[in-house]
Amino acid sequence: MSDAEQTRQKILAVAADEIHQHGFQATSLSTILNRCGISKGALYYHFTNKIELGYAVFEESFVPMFLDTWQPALSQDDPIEGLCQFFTSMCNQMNCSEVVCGCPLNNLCEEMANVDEGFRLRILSMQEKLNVLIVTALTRVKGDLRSELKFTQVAYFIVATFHGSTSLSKTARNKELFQQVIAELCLYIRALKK
Amino acid sequence: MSDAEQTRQKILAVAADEIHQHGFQATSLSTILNRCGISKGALYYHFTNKIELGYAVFEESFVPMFLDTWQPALSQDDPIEGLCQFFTSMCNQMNCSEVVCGCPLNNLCEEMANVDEGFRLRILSMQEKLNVLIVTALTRVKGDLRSELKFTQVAYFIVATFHGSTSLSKTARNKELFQQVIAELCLYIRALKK
DNA sequence: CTTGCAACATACCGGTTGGTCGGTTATCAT
DNA sequence: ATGATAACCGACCAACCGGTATGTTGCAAG
Repeated sequence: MSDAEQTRQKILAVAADEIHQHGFQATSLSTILNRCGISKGALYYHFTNKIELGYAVFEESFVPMFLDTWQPALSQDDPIEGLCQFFTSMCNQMNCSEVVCGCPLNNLCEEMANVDEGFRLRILSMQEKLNVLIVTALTRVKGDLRSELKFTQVAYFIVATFHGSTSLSKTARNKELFQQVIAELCLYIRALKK
Repeated sequence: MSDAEQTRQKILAVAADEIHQHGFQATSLSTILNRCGISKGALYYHFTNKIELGYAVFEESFVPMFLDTWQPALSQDDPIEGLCQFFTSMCNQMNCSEVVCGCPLNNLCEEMANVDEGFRLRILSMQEKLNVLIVTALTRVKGDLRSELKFTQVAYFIVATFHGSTSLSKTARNKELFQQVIAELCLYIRALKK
């Protein structure tokens, strides 16, 4: 990797962390510069402005990370158990800062969806992609599932509950609430089977 | 109501609207002043600083509004049906701006829980209050409900899903997603009965 | 050897932010 | 009439923001 590409990646990594911690609008460019040990000229050489940096973080950092965490769970032979294990292991692995900072996708959705159209469309695309992923997995084993289910609706329900649980646990500053909601969510998911 | 109290209330109302629309941090005092037609001196006569104004908005505007919307649904003879009707009617009444702006409590939770301790504790208190409300309602009709349910867990699950649905619908900018998640939530709630 | 460009650094800019402070006005008790 | 106080005005401030313009450096091609 060239030196230039290396600094670009470092900017992206630091920016992703700052955005995850403080949100996009509250993220200061000067903070990013300090943490990277670079100058403002370097940043504006690689990115045209703050919002384009935000888009890059979303597409090159958040989206891949998001897909990489959901994909394996849904690709298992039994996606129902895959999802439940995914949620449960997330509960266990989660450290304090992750509890407090929440899901990057949900955070940006809350903060930026009605502020910037570029962000909104990117988030929308990601949400739809995730929904398709879940629906596909459910369809694959639809023989095992209750017949009256609307898969799209179920998929959005699961994502909504997951995001809501991260929101709740932000206030409590511990996993307890998150674990409770996830436990109930697993009950719901397993009850999708006949 | 005295003149002074009137301006105080006007500040609170405008601030509540601005915070609901743009979040606390992105809310500008000068915007509030312009909309109220008052000077900065007036605002700082009634509130010591921005964050205290935020606390006042939360306690005097958001909390009562929140309780007034959930309370009636849970006080009905059948809280299960009360909740479902509450959610469904909320779907129907919701206008576009409400879809886009989301739930004030959830918004502040997402934005301020890990930024300011004062906000965090107030939000936490509100969440616990709402949880108690739901648990109490469920306990009142526990004879009609499945015996293995953990009421606290169920209550947090319902709130989490509700908040998650408002988050999802922000991106879509329409009610459709919200309605789907709420429809599935009602199915879940009704399935709490024996 | 030098020309040119990629890859930065640095000083600076206009605008906005939350917050302060001295002054003004209206009301009311004495 | 006068002093006090509540209620408010508006000029001002330092800090910070995102963004720009100009300058510098190192390397690579000709």
